[in-house]
Amino acid sequence: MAKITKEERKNGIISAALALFSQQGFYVTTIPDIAQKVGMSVGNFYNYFSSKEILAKELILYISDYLGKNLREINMKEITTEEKIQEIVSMYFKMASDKPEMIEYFLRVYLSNREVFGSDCAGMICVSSFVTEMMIFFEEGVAKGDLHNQDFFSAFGLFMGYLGGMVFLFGEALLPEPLKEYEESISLNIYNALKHRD
Amino acid sequence: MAKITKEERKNGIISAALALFSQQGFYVTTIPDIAQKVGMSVGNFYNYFSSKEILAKELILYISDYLGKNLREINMKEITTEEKIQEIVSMYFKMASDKPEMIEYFLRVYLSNREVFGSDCAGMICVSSFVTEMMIFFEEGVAKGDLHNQDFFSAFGLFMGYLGGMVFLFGEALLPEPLKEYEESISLNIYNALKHRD
Amino acid sequence: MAKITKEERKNGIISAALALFSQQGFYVTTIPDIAQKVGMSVGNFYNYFSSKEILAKELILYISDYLGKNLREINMKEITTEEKIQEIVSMYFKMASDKPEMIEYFLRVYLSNREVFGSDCAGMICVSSFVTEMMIFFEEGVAKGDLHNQDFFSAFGLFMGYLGGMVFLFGEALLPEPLKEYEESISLNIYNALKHRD
Amino acid sequence: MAKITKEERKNGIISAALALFSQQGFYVTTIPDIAQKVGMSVGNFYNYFSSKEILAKELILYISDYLGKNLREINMKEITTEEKIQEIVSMYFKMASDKPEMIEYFLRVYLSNREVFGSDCAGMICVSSFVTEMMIFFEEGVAKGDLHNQDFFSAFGLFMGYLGGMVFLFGEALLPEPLKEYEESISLNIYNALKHRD
DNA sequence: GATGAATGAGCTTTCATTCAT
DNA sequence: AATGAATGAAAGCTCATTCAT
Repeated sequence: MAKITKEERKNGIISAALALFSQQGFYVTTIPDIAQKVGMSVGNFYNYFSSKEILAKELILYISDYLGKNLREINMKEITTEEKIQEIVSMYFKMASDKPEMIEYFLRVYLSNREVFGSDCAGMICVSSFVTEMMIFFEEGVAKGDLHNQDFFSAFGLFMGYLGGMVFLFGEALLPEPLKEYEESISLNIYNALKHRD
Repeated sequence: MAKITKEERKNGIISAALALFSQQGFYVTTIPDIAQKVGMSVGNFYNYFSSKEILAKELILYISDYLGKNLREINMKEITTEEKIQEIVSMYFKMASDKPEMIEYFLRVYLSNREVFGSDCAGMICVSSFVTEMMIFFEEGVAKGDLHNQDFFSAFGLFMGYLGGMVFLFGEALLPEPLKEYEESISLNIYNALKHRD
Repeated sequence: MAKITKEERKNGIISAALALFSQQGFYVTTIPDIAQKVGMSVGNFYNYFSSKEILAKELILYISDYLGKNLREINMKEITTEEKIQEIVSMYFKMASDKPEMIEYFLRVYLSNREVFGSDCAGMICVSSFVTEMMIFFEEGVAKGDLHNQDFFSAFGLFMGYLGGMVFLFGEALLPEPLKEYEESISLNIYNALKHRD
Repeated sequence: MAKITKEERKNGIISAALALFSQQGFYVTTIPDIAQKVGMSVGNFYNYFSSKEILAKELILYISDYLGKNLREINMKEITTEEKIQEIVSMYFKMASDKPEMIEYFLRVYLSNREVFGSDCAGMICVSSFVTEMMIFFEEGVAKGDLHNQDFFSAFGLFMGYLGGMVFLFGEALLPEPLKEYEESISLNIYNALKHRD
């Protein structure tokens, strides 16, 4: 019986689209592909998202919120900055292992097909919930005297570029070990790069 | 009257395709777009590259060779490992400023549209000339006792993820300063992350 | 709490459809458009009209009846034929100003999308209440010796073509003056064209 | 053998589209319909006209030019105004008999689907070659003292509305006689309506 | 009567690729 | 080598209509 609610339908589309977009790319994935994966008609898809592009934009907001929420929790913990780095790396790699679609979508769809996201996502509009938390992390670390006071983007680029790079290598099956094995050394590398300098 | 040689024609296509693919993306760019930019007919294009995919693959080989050659020169210099890091960062950022198509193609087309490159580029086949030099750099640094002996991919991910991330931020016009300004701090961050630990 | 009767609902649909069809055209107007304008659900619409085409046919009957009734009243007046022409022109232009949907529907939907009305409206079936009155007007004028005895359609084409043409020009905002200003000269033109010839 | 030139292809599309649009209407006619009638592929159609709307606009220009050229010739003849009216009516009815697609397109597609022609054809932009000649005819008639000096649109509406109305009736097979039979009485009606008044 | 989610055929348009010249 | 008209499959999207509730 259990009737499917509108909310559930929408979530179903989000899941299916995330999986397909991240695996095959935005252009290769068709609306029929998505509809079929959800088990609905093409026409009905458009009752939930008015275009393929709008779907893509909602997905990145969804992911950014999800990442932001996780970062928020870490930011609020009463632990050292070094430990926070470890937790962020760990959370990120866990996500990359458990829900690879999300990180892959971020890296392969959002970052690489900016023409799709257009001015609606100019700058960091569509990823602000996540970037904001990274700024908070960094500023607090500096305030506490744990991190070297440098340009935020230089630090941000290191952190996210590094993690993104590793997940990429992992996604390409180039890493000899599971991601988890790298957590410690990577956290240390990051900490060494960012920590306060005497 | 200098007749255009076959080689020149091919290079013309490579330039045009690189510019278009990196600016607009692989799927948005059409063969007529490329042919028009080179000033040749669509039909003739196919005398030089037998398909759009094959063109894309030749491009990544071309870029990897170019990057590899530059790295090779740095590797052969008689300078400290720390200085080599600076030179690599400098070379990478110079390329990103002078020939942005190359780095952008690497980041936005090659890394994000793996379905295009398929098994021909599995693993690192199509970027080996460049990755190999990075391995040499790293192994020599370890051998000399300058770098911490860790998993290569962990170090590689840091290096390339970081640089890629910065170029991305730059490409999105999010950096307050020109890339060059970041060279020093980034080189130092990398060195701090990778250097030999006591 | 005045409940909305079936009749009122139906009239609501007729008004909404008339407005939308005449402004946007038959094909551009969708059933959801109409339902929304009436404030009812799409499904419920079909309880009143079993298809879009049937709605279109009922509309033209409705308009023809309305026009016919107005003509009937003029025909019954005890005035000269020349005055009747003036009254018809005046009534037509008043309608075009006050309820432009009706005339516009007639001109832009009924006359131009015959495939929609099909054999149900072949000939003048769907506009007979109006055409019949025009015939009466003409025949009485001839009988009274006021109008030249010519083929009815030749006279009808003049009368309705002329008025339709003017309303068209008006609808396109091409007339320098309000329609009313033309009543006199047009009535005279028509009378001159149709009047009894010595 | 005889290779089909680009020009011939384009004319082929114009003919086919004119026939289909005027018979079935703009929305009912599909690009595949047109392509099939010309004997070409759907894709190739777009090498000649970049959209269905642009095709529609080119058609009305084509028709307006054709009509305009015919009117021009009549305007240049050294005959009385009354004779010119006869010739215009005759030419118009001949066209409606010989190439009914043209007049039908004008009446049923152009006049009734203004949303298709949009601002590109605002006012009389797309029919100016034809309207201009009508203005010349009228002004010369007034100058010569043959026609009553009234508002141009009032006269234009009579002339074109009347003729359009007759062709409409003819197209609906409502006229008992062939169009030609009406030429004389209609010309006279028009002349009586427009002629100089004492 | 009333709802609106669901269907699916069909539309316009695009584009990699071919091939006669 | 060079041309560009031609192909046709496939994409995104729409909408009249139905039907379970």
